[in-house]
Amino acid sequence: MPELPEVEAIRSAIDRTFCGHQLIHLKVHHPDVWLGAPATPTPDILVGETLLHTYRRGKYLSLIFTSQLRLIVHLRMTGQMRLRLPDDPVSTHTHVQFYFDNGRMDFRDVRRFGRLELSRVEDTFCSTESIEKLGPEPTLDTLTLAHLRQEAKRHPNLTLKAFLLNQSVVAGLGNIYADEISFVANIHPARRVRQLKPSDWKLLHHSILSVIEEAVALGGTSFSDYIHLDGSKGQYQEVARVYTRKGQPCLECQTPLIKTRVAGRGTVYCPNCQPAPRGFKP
DNA sequence: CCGTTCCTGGAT
DNA sequence: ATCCAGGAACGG
Repeated sequence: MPELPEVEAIRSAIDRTFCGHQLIHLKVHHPDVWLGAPATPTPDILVGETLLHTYRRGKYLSLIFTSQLRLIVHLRMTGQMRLRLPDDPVSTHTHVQFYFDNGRMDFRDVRRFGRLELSRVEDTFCSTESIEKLGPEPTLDTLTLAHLRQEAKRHPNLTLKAFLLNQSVVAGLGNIYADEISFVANIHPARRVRQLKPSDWKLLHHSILSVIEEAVALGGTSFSDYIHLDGSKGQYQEVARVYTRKGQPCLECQTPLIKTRVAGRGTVYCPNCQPAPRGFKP
């Protein structure tokens, strides 16, 4: 599941590989992955343009081309961008192929939840509207403790898990990092936001920043589908505290970790380090 | 607020 | 054969 650290790794690799290079050909195998059609420009108008900049906001990736063209990518669950040699065979579930003057990049997505959107940078479309609703990036400069507490007042009845997954509260967190952050903050994911104390918020704020910083530094998490542009793996899974560690000993207290459902998501936690709220049944 | 929907592959 | 994985839009 590409979350902020994984999308940042992809953005960085695309930036290093293709910025300053011209798109010479485009193959669309599955047009349904394009959002906003038919009003948006047809993908073919990208041909001949040069990639100028890359940006990431939350889990959205923006590629800015010449002629004021902007390609927005959301990988959702199983979306991948893969670097290929020009003559490499087309792997299964490849939906769009970008042929640059120095190599080929394929967008593939087994479950086809991922979406691409082409627009002029001055225009507003589906993805740009979604991006405008995003909360701050989880970095020291942009995410303040005061913002978290203000958002908590707006959503007092949410569980911590739902709060962290809400992209308008903080941008870019998904199921893996929501669990990791909750564990580092020693807070049960099913605790209601309104019940958290000032000390909890301080720890939560710090945990969000430190877990995301660590995950970005490690190139994200490669548990199942996510891999880098060049096919290599991220490394966060090697230090993950709870995610995919159901039944294994807690790294702090050796208590076996428990898997349950919170906010409709698979959720792993330590029953000792993260005491469950009253009435919670695993 | 929660549940459903979109999809496919892997687990059971 | 059926269920489950979960990001985000959508409906009740």
